[in-house]
Amino acid sequence: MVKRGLNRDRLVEIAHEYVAANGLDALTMRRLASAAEVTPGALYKHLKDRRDLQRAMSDAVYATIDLTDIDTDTPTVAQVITCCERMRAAMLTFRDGGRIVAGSYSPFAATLALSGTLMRLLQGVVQPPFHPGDIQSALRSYTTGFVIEEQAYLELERTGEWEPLVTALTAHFPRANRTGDTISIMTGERDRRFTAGLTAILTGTVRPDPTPQ
Amino acid sequence: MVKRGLNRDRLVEIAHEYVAANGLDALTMRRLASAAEVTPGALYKHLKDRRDLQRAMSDAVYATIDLTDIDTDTPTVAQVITCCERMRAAMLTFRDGGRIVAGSYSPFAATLALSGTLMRLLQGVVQPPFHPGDIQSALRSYTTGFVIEEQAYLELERTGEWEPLVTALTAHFPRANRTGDTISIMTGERDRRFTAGLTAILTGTVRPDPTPQ
DNA sequence: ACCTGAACACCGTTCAAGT
DNA sequence: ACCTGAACACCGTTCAAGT
Repeated sequence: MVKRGLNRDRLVEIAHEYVAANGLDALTMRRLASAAEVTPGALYKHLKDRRDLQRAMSDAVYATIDLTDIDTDTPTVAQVITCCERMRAAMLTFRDGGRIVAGSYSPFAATLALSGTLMRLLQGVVQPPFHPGDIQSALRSYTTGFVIEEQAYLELERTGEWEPLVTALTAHFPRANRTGDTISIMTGERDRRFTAGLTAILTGTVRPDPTPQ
Repeated sequence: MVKRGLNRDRLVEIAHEYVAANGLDALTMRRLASAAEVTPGALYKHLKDRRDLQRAMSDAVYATIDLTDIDTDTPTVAQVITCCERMRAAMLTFRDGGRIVAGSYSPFAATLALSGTLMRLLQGVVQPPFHPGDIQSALRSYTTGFVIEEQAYLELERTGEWEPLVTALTAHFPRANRTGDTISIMTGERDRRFTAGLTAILTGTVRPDPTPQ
């Protein structure tokens, strides 16, 4: 009788390791079981079903976001941007992190902490006629959408499907030149473009931070 | 020997009908085959595999977007908003439309038409220091992310999981009151909130349309 | 309380054979 | 060219039985 030490959190950890190595589509309950060196049936003592697994994986992604250094008592636009960048970073550290979060049908469970601090910051900087709730929603939707797109690109790049796809598309749509803005969206400078989007949302909707002289 | 009339497009149509009735997670190749009144093996004459099916379904979503009345020669902010609202509407008309698009790993195939007109419009209205490509990317990411979140809510509502989830969350997080901005994000006024997000992105980044006197 | 073994009703995909 | 029938190697989930 071995001390197994197997539990829900450890299972979620193993699941993320498996996805990191093989991608989300390759993850099955049976393969998770064998990765955990356990029989398939044993999983169901810790997880309700496959959906429950993905929800738990989604929560684990958000749990890596550290917000302890965010000071909600002195709200700044810079801190708002930091929150969103950490949200993106959290999803990016997990392969298929965007799809895991988006497909979990659990848009709130662990996101509440992030949503809360974001709201408190925005309440201090958003200016009329805009509402903090709308801006918070927009920032979260944008971030999720952005990461899903960039991870889609990363997956295609990984499997070598990206190049053929682009050449096929440029053949069919001559106007979409590879270096132009339409296709090159993903190829480079993803960090810069992400922050540019954040700035676009915040410009005109928030009171700018006082520039330290 | 019956004239079957079965082809790729018809198969994609049947797939969307099946998803509309049963949800994306219930769609399998075998069930698609039986809905098409055909043997499972027959599918593979029209579809490469399951991934190919989802990519084709994603293309079908974008194909419903009508942009013929958009005049790219006289670009306006109003037309930019119309494009994004049509993109959202297209995804919303298909159950799980957001997940289908997001999970297809095909962010470009049929989106190129939309991306192109959006780019041409933005080139006429975006003002420095912002770049049309960045704003286009931001608008698309935001729209995709927004629809995924609202359809996640719609699915939970459909299955009756929404109410228990909210009551469980409010018990754990007393600060997230149901009528407050954190949780009520989805419950109502989704149209208004979507447009508010678009406006947030565009305010400060584009030259406003001349107001007709 | 946690795990195994075995079973059940499914999957996706391939391929010779038919028409 | 398109479809069937049958097969292969898998799935998710349940549950009596063991420890």
